[in-house]
Amino acid sequence: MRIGELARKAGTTTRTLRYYEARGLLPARRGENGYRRYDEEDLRLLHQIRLLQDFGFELEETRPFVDCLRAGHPSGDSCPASLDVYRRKLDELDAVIERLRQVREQMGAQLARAELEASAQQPPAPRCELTQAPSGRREQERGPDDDAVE
Amino acid sequence: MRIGELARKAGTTTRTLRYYEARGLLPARRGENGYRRYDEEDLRLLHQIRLLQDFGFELEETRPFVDCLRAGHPSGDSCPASLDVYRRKLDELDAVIERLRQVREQMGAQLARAELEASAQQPPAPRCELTQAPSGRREQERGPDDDAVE
DNA sequence: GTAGACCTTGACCCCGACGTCAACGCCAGC
DNA sequence: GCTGGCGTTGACGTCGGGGTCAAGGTCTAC
Ligand SMILES: [Zn+2]
Ligand SMILES: [Zn+2]
Ligand SMILES: [Zn+2]
Ligand SMILES: [Zn+2]
Repeated sequence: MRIGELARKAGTTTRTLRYYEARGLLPARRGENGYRRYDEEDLRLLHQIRLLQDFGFELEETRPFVDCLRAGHPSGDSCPASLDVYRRKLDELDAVIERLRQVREQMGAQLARAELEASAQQPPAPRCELTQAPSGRREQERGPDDDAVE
Repeated sequence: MRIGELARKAGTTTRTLRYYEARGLLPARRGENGYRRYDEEDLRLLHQIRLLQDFGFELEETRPFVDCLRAGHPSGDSCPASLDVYRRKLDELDAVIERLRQVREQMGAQLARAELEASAQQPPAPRCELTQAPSGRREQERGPDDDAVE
């Protein structure tokens, strides 16, 4: 099949397929007229790539899976190289999720506090002193030109 | 103080401060020689920006907080506009976290299955048929040129 | 033969938050 | 007066994953 058909079957664009080819990820054979030719295996490889992309893999990280499939192995993750990528991505993912979870927690607390202060006219609870308006000047050392404010 | 000192105090770079100024987020007064001049309030504003940036806010999303502080309000999130941003970011965050959680789950399952198949020489369990090597050809309709493979 | 649906390469554009020069001005100390 | 460390503006590069022309070649149907 040609590039447009493959793109349609895989739910992507021709530009994307040319991009993958330029990156050496999904090279295409050529017909007499110079048109790219693909077969069903390419569709399979492409499908693997898109799946991992949807998982948040970078393009380069899909390469072991594609190579594995191209080697004729039963599935893209049959090779240790693919499993290594899995494990690395899982660690990354855990780290990111944990980080976001903590951020979410902090932000939720900030919002709750701010809403409370907004409803009642209470004085702001103590937080990082630098994100508040100045009340009593008790800042760190200052440069020699700080009082030269226009 | 001058740009370098502010950058050092805030743990960022002069390039970043010029960028913020170009975006209208942290404009600077100028001395006679054309040098940018900052005071302690700028440090506070900058601190608010960096804090939110660390939370994953885009630069534009920090603007309500900065405006709020600049208006003399007790904290950057004293204004409803800031609270709206909080709420929007929380929703985004929840969505992202949930998505990542699901991806993590799927990937973990894939890894477990692949490891199992690697240890024992079992046939691959059924998954999306397109990410596996072909066994019995039973694909969908094909274009008129699929058999013309070189 | 000609429209128009496909294909080709090449080139530039996009996003965000800066990094990295280049070429120059200002100011301190010696 | 000269070096070195600051500052200035401007312009271009980065990263990933493509989008969007533009100018032309190919093939099929009418
Ligand atoms: Zn393999
Ligand atoms: Zn702080
Ligand atoms: Zn306010
Ligand atoms: Zn599938």
